[in-house]
This record gives sequence, structure tokens and C-alpha cells, in this order.
Amino acid sequence: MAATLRDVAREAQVSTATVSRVINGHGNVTNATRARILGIVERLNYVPDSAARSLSTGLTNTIGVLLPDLHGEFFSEIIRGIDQAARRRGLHLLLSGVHGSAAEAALAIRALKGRVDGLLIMSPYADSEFLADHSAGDTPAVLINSPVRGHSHSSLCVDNRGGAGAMVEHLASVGHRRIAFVAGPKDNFDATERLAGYCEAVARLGPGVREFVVPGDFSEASGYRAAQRLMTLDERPDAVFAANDMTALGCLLAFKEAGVSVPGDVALAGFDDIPLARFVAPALTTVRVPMAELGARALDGVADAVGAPGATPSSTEIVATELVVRASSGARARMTA
Amino acid sequence: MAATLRDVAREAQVSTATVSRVINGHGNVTNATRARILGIVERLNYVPDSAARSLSTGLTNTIGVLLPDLHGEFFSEIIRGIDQAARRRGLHLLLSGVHGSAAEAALAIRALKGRVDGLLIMSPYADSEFLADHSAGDTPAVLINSPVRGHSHSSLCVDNRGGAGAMVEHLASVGHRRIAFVAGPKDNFDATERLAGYCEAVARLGPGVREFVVPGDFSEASGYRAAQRLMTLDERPDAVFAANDMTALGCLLAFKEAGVSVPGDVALAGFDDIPLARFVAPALTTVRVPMAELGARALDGVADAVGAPGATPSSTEIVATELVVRASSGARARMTA
DNA sequence: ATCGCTAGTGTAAGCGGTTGCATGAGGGGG
DNA sequence: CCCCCTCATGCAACCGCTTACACTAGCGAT
Repeated sequence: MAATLRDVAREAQVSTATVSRVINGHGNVTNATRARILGIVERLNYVPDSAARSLSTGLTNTIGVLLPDLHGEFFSEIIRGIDQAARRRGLHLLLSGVHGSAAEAALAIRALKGRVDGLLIMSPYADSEFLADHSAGDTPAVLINSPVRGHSHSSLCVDNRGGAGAMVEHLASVGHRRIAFVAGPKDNFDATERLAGYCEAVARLGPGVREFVVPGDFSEASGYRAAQRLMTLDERPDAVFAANDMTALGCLLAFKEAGVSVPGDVALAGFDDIPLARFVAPALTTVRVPMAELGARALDGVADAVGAPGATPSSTEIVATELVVRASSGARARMTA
Repeated sequence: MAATLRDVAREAQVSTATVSRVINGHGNVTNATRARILGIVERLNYVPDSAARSLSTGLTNTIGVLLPDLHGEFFSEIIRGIDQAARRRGLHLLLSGVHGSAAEAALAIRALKGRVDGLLIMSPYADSEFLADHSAGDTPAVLINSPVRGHSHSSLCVDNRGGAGAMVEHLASVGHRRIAFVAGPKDNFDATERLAGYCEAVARLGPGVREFVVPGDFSEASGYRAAQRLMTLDERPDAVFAANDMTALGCLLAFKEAGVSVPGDVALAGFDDIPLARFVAPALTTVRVPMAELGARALDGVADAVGAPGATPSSTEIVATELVVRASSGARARMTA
């Protein structure tokens, strides 16, 4: 139905090679010929078929993006960053929400073969070994927040540890001593790093501050449960640091329902700085993760690797976080008190 | 580098046709042969090249998704719904954040030629005419919330009108009479439909309730300004219905700053039920738009159209909304008073 | 006039699959 | 024992585009 290169060529009385040259802006075509061809392209409403082009050139101009889950603003922001960077470079994005299991992730990766020039992977299962097995190995990839620092692939990590440490120090600096931590999933890299940062900072701060960790799984519900549990304690914490903002919001909800004042009775802090954090009452003190930037940098990394294979083989970049102090940590209250 | 069909065929001493049959599960292959081939496939780590397959079959197993902007939870939710539905069907998603202009949107659409089997479009520029011009015309497409009811394409619309009407009735039922509406962008389809729903309901409710509309543009800032303006009025409204939640949040902020109590002095309602709505204080009464479901149904629509070309040519489905009553509309306050 | 260049164009061989048709080998019924 | 049918497999022609290479014509230099 749709017009093909040959149709254009026939119509213009030239060979397909010439049409191809015109389409791709390669030189060595008379202006007259070029104009004639362009006219016909226009008339026939010809659009090159990308599948054919990909097959022929081996390039797809597409980057595959694997994300663990499309839930929440966190990913929405990352995707936005990725999309912007991709647009800037004229690349397409093949999105894949993943993945109950490593097997599923592997499947997703193979399914991408021939569809993408590079991979952007954010998945708990994606370590280098995994990639070596399943990615053709030739496909450039950048990992976001993955446990393994690149053997053959470069990776981009958020400074979870540093951010968590900074938060603990902030909470301590405004007078809190019993700082509880609501952890994330045990098998999640970010979560364990944040926990580690918390533990290190607590240890650093010395005997006055004690380590206390409750389980959680990054979900709002788990935060809610954690907060309820914390409230039953004999020695209630005077600050709760949740492994991410959603968890913190769950805590907030539980505290509100229980009539516990934040930050009056207990300070609260999260991690991520999702847009929501600004809006809740009290506004949530948190650690900002530059999500859009993270996505954009990752995409740029993949794109560069696609463009210059072999170069910059396996860097590991750390993306800095930023402490964002708002009302929920009680900073102002303490200071004005 | 990577193994091809031919490599497998050579190794297995069969023709490519046979290997192809095995790969695609077509019948008429001896178990012995099949096993041998599968073994070699495994050993060579062969993965079929999708570009080649697409070229050959004309199918990509991919749906192109055009969204106006990847900002905020609204789209994040839609994408999630789309992704889930796509996964369920084994389809890939080619995502394209769009678009300053109709021209850009058009460009994006053509760039998708040969990459996708169908299109999922949510864009202010996407009316039927636009599609007819730019989509090859043969590509099935589903429009989300687009002004034009499908000539050649089917569309999926949120019941903005009904939802807005229900909200007005709710506000009236809890005793409010002077119900102001903060409108959205004049050229936005959702916005105008919501306005229409508001007007209809007001008219329906008779003389006691009067129509009063202030301009806005869906942004938080515009809500803030609108609320400020409403507060200067001689006859202040006792309820403010904002065209979307972000606008309502802007209003809330302005009211708070002005010391106007919500819902004590004025009731407030929004539209969308973004996750944030639950968290603000007072929690926002709003109209829930099932965003994930919207995305999922749209995807299903495209997929069906791809599967059965010609069938179900141009339906227009309406997705129902749901009134979500929370504290901000003062329902409980009135009822217990 | 002859030669060598260059610029413009055509020829055709892929890229890696899919698939209609042909082929050949068994197998059962008459 | 022959015929026909079925099943497993091979052959080869695409799908639409890119591109190395071949070719021709024109032109300046010798």
C-alpha cells in the first residue's frame, strides 16, 4: 500500500540507489535530480521503512529502556529525563517495564535483539554477569543503580550512602537522638546502600545515637505498618528516616491517624524528593535524587557508547544527592525553640 | 558476530526454512530434528533478529505511544496501564514524549513508520484529519481524550462532563450554593468538557445555584491566582471546583496563606485524583480518572485493531469517572453540623 | 586526439528472516 | 505391487533499503 523506495525510483526514472542517496543526504546527486525526487517523495507521501533500514544498516536509532516497575513519580521522572535526552539526539525509546524475575528480565533483553542499539537498564537482576549471559554482549549498555560496577558495562549510581549519611547527620544536628530507619527491600541495591549509609552515620555519631531498623519494602503500605509498629515501642524514636519518600508518606499517614504530631512528636524524613514531598503537610524533609538528570545522563552514556564503540569502556559515575530540609524534620521548630 | 538463522541451519545440517519453523513453532518438523536444532540454538545462543523478522512479516509487535508530555503522575499512571496491558499481550512499547507543535507530532509519527504496528496517541494536535494526513492511514490508532470522535480511528474518552456534573451535584448536596469553577486551558479538550459539565449541572440545579467561572490553565500557579481573585469578591463563593487537582492545590495554598479555612470557610474540589490528592490537608475531594485503566484499555484497543484489521472500525468509548469525597468539600462537616 | 579525473548514476549483492511451492520418502489401501 | 497421500524438508523468492563497485560522460591537461 504505502510507497516504497522502488516506487519513487520508478516514478523518477532513476535507480533506487539514487533515491536512497537523496533521502539520506549523501552527496553526488545533481540538484535537478534531487529536486525531482523530492517532489515525487512528497507526492507519493513516501516514508522510509525503518525496519528495512535497520536490517540493512544494523542501526535502529533506538535505545531499549528496562525499568523495574513503572510505579510512582520516581520512574516517571527518570523516564522524562531519558526521553528528553533521547529526543535531543533523535533517538527512539523502547520501554519495558520489568520484571518479576531475572528470567523475565532476561527474556525482555533478548526480545530487544535487533530492535535497539543500546540498553539502559535499571533492574535488581542486572549485574554484569547477567548481562554477559543475556545481552548479545555486543550491545552497549548502561546500568543505573546496579550492584555490580561495570566489568564490561558502565554504570551510573546515585550516592545513596552519602545521602543517607547526610540525612542522619541533619536529624542529629537538630537534636534528634533516637533515629529509626525504615528499610527498603533487602534485595534492592538502593535500599541496602541507604541502610548502609544510615548505619555508618549512626556509628560515626557515637554513643548518643543508636541504630534502630524496621523492615519495609519501599511501599507506602510498608511505611504505614512500620510507623504503627514504632509507635508501640516503649522507647519511641524521636525521628523516623524512611528509605524512600513513599514509605515516609505511609509513616506520615499512620502518625496522623494516631494523632502523633509531625514534627512535634516525631520528626520524619524520606529519600528521593518525589514531587509529592513538597505538598504534604508537613512538607517532607528528604534527600533529593536528581531523577531526570539521572535518566538523561544514562541515556547520554548509552548513546555515546553506541556512537563510539570501544571508547569509555566501563566507567562508574556517581550522581550526587542533595539534602532538602523541609518542615517534617523539625529543623526550624528546634532552632526557634 | 551474533549467530544467525543460517549459522544454526548450517550447524544442524538443515535448511533455514526448517530452523525457522522450529523457532516459530510451526508444525511439520520431526522431534529429532527439532531437538537437534534447539540444542544448537542454545549452544550458539541464537536470538532471532527482530528487524529482519519485521521486514519479512510486516509485523513489529510494537505499539507506538505518543504522549503530550511526560510530566507528572497523570502520565506516569497512564504509561503504567499501557505497559501492563502491553506486557500481557507480549507487545513492545515505543515511547515518544511529544510535542511542542503539531509539526513535531507529525514528525514523530512518520518516524515510527515501520517500527510499530499501531499507534496510541494522546495529543492536542491529534484529530482525525491530522492522522489521515500523517499516519500512513493503514496504521491502526487509538486516540485518548481527543476532540474528534473517530472517523477512521477509534478513541477513548474520559467522562469529563459526567464527572464534573457529579461533583457539582455533590457540592450542592452538602449545602453549597455559590459554586465557582476554575477553568482549564480553553483549547484543551478535557478542560472544556469539564467546564461544560459544570455549566450543565449548574443550570440543572436551578436558580439557587449560579454559574461563576474564573480562568485557569491546569497549573498550580493558575489555581493560586484564581483563589486570590475569588477572595476579593464581594460575594465570595462557598465552594471552589477546580478543573484539575493541580489547580485545586494552588487554590488550597492561596487559601491557607490567606487564613481562609478549607472546608470551613470554603469547600474545595479538584479533578483527576492524582495520588497527591489524598495526602494534602485537608484531603482533596475530587473526581477520579482511572488513568491506568485508561491506558490499558487504549492499548487493548490498538492491539485488537492490529489483530483484526477492519473490525471495530471507529468506536468511541467513554471511560467512567468516580466521585471521591474527602475532607476538602466539607461533606462530613455539613452532615454532622 | 588521448588520458585521467571526477561527478552522477546504475547494478546488484547483501541484511536475516519467512513462506509458498517443490521434492522425496514412507505408508496404507486396493 | 502400484498409486496416492501425507509428512518432513529443501529451494528460492521475497520484504525495503543501503552501499560497494562499475560505468559513463564530460572536461582539462598534455
